[in-house]
Amino acid sequence: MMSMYTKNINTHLVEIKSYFKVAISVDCVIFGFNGNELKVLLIESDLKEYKGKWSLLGDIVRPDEELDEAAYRVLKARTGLDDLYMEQVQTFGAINRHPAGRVITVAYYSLVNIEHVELKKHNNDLHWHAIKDLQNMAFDHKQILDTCHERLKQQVMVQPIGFNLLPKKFSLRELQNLYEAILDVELDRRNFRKKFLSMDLLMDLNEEEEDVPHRPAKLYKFNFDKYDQRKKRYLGIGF
Amino acid sequence: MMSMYTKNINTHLVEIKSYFKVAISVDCVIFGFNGNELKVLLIESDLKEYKGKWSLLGDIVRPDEELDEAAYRVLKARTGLDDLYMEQVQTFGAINRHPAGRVITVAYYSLVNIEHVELKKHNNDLHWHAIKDLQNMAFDHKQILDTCHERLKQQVMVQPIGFNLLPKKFSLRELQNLYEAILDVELDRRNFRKKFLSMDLLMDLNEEEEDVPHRPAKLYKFNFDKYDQRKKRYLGIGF
DNA sequence: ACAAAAGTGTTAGATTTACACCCATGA
DNA sequence: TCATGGGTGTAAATCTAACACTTTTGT
Repeated sequence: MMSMYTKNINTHLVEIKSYFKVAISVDCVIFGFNGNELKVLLIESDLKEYKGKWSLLGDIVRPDEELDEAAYRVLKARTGLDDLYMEQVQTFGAINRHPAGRVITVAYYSLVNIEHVELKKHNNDLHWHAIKDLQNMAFDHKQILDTCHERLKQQVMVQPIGFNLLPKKFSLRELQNLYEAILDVELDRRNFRKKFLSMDLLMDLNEEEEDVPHRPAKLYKFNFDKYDQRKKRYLGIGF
Repeated sequence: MMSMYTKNINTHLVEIKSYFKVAISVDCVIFGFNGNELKVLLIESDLKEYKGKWSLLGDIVRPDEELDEAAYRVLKARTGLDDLYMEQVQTFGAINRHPAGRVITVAYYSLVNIEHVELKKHNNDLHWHAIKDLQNMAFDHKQILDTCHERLKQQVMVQPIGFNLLPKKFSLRELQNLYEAILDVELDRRNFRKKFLSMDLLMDLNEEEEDVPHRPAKLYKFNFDKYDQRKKRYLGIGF
């Protein structure tokens, strides 16, 4: 008699008998930044169980579709945008997390330039929500959102991904506002500027803000090429 | 007419029509440490497609089972151990990753004290493998292993989880060997000791190694209580 | 001239790195 | 007495953190 322990998906099993009614979905936490606050793109659920509550954007993964593909499909359908920064974060599979049955969902977050997202007519139930003061979302979506936000906090300290949330040209103040919004801390302006300028990865565009009621700030863009060419990746904080 | 974009799993769908033949599994990267090398517990696959190749330990998730539960079940079945450090890492769902059909797998890593694992008779196809010089595993398991190892590297810098791989009582040399094995770097002995001793989280047990052919080292244990009570969790490297 | 945000340097403290010798034990 | 690894301190360099005034622009 064969032990149950050796009969599993990676060894003796040839025909999968254990299929059961389960669906796989992806859910996207789409972050945006309006210059001040970190936002997330949400839709109002109209499942009767969650009527009127806010829900992440997600969909079932199709039989012939990779997980990442499904996430990109959702993102593209909702924002019209391609070529976005996206990262798989975690999978949520609590037995009763979806009222329609067992739905296991793979959570992604993505970072978009909020100005590039046109909320189309058929998407008029989509809204950008400040991540602060969000409670009471549909399903386990608050938990998913929190987990993704936590991951974003970690990543932004260690990789130059925040720039995906900014316009191509940005001021140091905008950059600092972004970090403060993501990390939910206040940072010292002089130290922040010193830090970023000393990385030598911001290109001074010799342009300035316009139409501001005060001294205009210089505009920069991030030098991704230079970053990619650097061989050493140091441990610890800082890129 | 309703747009396709609004008809999805989180909103209008009430009955899930998109069920298709898919199975969910968990795969566990079980790390152990023998005092010198980082090891992983593997089994020889005997699926005909992967005959003789090394495979992670995994199984199908049952219909009434949480993901974490499934991972703990696999771990317990294979190691006899409960109450282990375990962390979900990533989900792998490439369309053809499993020859028996669409199997989406949630990868976990766990850290066990290698001395506590008794490889039982019915488990005599289980082996501890050095993570170096491992190639050519079954399925996408090399990729899963690498991803989990990468995550372990990150976590061990920032949280006191490495101690799960050591005996309760350990010397500073063992601790350093562990870090060197996980991170695959050489560390300066004096600086390493200074760093850990200055954290003030190692309890000096006033005991020494025995039966060593040289000056015996002092033994310590990690003070988890003290760690838990500390309120501040600093950013950056170091707990 | 005023309001509002941009821009700029220095200092003290903490952390990191590099580095060499004596000590305790068993064989 | 020898071989082996255990144990220890200091100095230089780097990084972090705290902190205030002048500049530029629009109104």
